[in-house]
Amino acid sequence: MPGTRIPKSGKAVAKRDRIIEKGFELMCERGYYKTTTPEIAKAADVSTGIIYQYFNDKRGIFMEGLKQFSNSVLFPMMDILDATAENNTKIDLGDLEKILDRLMTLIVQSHRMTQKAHEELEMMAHADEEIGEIFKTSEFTLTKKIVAFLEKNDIILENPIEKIHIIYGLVENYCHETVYHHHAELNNEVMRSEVIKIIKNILKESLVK
Amino acid sequence: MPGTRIPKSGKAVAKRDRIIEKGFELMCERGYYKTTTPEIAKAADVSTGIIYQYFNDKRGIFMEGLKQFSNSVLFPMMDILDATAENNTKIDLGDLEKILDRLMTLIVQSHRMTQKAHEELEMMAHADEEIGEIFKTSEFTLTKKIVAFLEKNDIILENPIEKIHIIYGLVENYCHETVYHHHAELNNEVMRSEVIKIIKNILKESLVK
Amino acid sequence: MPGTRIPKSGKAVAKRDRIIEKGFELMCERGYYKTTTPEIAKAADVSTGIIYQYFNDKRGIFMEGLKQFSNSVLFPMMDILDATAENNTKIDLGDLEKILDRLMTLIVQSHRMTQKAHEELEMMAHADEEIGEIFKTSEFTLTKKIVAFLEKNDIILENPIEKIHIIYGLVENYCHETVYHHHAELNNEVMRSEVIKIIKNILKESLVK
Amino acid sequence: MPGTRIPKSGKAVAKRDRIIEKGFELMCERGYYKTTTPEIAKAADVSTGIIYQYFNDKRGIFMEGLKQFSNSVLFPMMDILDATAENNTKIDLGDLEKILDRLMTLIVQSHRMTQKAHEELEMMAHADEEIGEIFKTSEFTLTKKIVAFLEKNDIILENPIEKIHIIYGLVENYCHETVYHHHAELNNEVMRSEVIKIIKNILKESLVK
DNA sequence: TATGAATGAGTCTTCATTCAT
DNA sequence: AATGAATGAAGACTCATTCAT
Repeated sequence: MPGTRIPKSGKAVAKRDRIIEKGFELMCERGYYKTTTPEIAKAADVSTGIIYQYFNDKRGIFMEGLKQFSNSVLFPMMDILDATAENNTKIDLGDLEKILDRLMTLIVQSHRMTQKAHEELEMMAHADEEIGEIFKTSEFTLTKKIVAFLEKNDIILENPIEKIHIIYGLVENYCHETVYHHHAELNNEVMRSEVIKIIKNILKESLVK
Repeated sequence: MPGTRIPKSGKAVAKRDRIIEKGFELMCERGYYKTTTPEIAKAADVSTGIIYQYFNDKRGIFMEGLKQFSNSVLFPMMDILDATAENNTKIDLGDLEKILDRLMTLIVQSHRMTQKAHEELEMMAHADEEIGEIFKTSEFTLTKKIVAFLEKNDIILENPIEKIHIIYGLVENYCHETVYHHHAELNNEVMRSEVIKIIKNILKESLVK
Repeated sequence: MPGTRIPKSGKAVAKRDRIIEKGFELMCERGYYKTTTPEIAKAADVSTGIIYQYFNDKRGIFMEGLKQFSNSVLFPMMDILDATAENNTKIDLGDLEKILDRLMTLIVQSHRMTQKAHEELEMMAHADEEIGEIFKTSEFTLTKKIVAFLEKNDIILENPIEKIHIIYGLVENYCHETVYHHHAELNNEVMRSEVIKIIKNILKESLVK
Repeated sequence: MPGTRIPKSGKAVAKRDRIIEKGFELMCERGYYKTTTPEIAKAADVSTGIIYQYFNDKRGIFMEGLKQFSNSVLFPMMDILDATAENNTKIDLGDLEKILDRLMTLIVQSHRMTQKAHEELEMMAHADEEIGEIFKTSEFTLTKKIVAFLEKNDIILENPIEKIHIIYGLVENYCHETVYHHHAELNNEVMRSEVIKIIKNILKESLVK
């Protein structure tokens, strides 16, 4: 990126991070188009000009926020899978339920943490091809990891890619509901246990005996 | 709404409809913020000025488009349920699968028809509270209808609201994938049969004998 | 040019012309970079926005001004040559002097009329390739016209292109001096007669007997 | 000038000179307004801040560059005149041609050396009064020197100031053409000999016998 | 002295909305 | 009712200049 500068000195890094954090936060909260550059500058307690030393344009702030966010969601999930995989003993369905539970808690947490980010991200993923690409890649990476993890534990799925994608969607929907409370009539605890039950059923029937 | 006018005379109605149709189309295709009012006027073959006699503002066009779209999706689905309910004979699981299949075909059709509409709609649903409300209401109406339908056929679900919501999400995700082909590695036929299988499982285990 | 509109209705034409006139004037007077878009709008008594319906950008205003200016200089000169050429009688050196005199008066007039335009134009011609191109083309067209004119009158020059170019420069320099009075110590009348004398000498020695 | 400092210590002088050299170079190449202060700093391998210890503002760099450039052109020309004047023997027309030739070679060289400088200088001379003044003064000084030189050699011109000015313009135009090759259709050798011929004619006819 | 990160006023440009015709 | 030219507030971005270190 011409003209931009990724600083090394602590202060500058902190400033750049503050711009990303506050900028991404604002954009997610009130929407990309309703967030102005001066607003971001103000929120990050910097001048308008400095933003353009760290980023090519407004979109650059969003992209960087997205990447960091993406990692903050993806990496912990992978960590759980990795940590479990290190034990050489195979997991059984009971273990699976625990892992599922931890994963869902984690994802919900990440949704909750980043507030409205997820919805704005989906919005941008639609309007902006490059952003959409990040999501797809991100999901694909995780999916493959999960499939590998299951296989390592003798949970061989028929149509694994499709099933994981469906499970992915189930969890994602559950998270949205949990975090944004869109539908007052839904009971979250019930939702969660139902989702886990469904996932278990999906996995169970394909289990190699 | 002050200043707006919902015309009765045929010509004016046609003009208003054209604005909604073309405007909504454009907004869904290239995004709300990337669609300008003059562009909409041009696409609808009217003058810029006239738009503001039919709508309060740009947002108004989108809202109206959304409502019409919402109905175009909701009503046919309800029709299927209603049509089936008119037969006094109870349905069995086999019937259910057929109904499910018809519903999914319908929803996929509606997604396909409206191209990029769905993604843009979700985007707006996030940025705009009123729009989000429409979706929630819409889903709730349908959910209650489905629950009633199932009960009438002695399919008594435990946690029906939550389950329908989950099913709703499953179908929605399937549609997105089908229409936008986001993930090349997914096989659509497999997706569809897996989703139907999962839904059947969800319903089956709660079936009153 | 996408997005711009060349109006036909009298008022709009007048407005567009006013933008060109006042904009070009300001740019020539105080320099391209020191003239802001709002200033141009104010001077032309229009809003900022309307400028961008008639022109792609600030540069567009200048370009259009340049073209009009260029023509206002070029065409009258060609007219003189054409008018003279219509007489079937060949001109002699005495006639030539008269024509020269009229041409110079004309060029000086055009310089005087457009005030500081010429200097700003040269400045832009340096900074902007496209503008430079206009000047070169313009000069070349005229040069060829002049050569043809002279030949038709049996004034066959050795190295005609170079000589006309030199003459061109002589006249141009004289104009600058006349209009801007850069050097107080120079007597304009003297300058004029000297320049004409030199030009006559250049032409005379090549005259076919 | 308040705040500026003209250093004596070698290092600082070198730094200041580098700023002038590189800054002036850049400004002439790509234009005054398209050259930024940080760019100049980078080219001169100094920090942005230090520039404002040596110069009041961006314009100051240009002014200083201009002065140095002006001298680098003016002085060598004067040297030629002086060197010739030292010989007590009068020059004749043949000598004059040689001197003319050397002068033109020199001027062309200086133009070539400084690349696009001349055009940018003319541009600035228009936009900036003070700069224009430098040129006028510079030309006047040289003109008087030339007149004196000619008189000393019994070449008494009628209207000497005007004639020299005209000659000045002839040479200047020739240089531009030579250095920038604006018009492909012009032959440089022809141009040069024609210009010299014209100048000789101008001088010859006024020659005191 | 020297640095280069930081400032923020100022620029061009867009576009929802209005209004004279 | 209809037009589309006109408005002008607001936004993204630049860059000469300053100042903490």
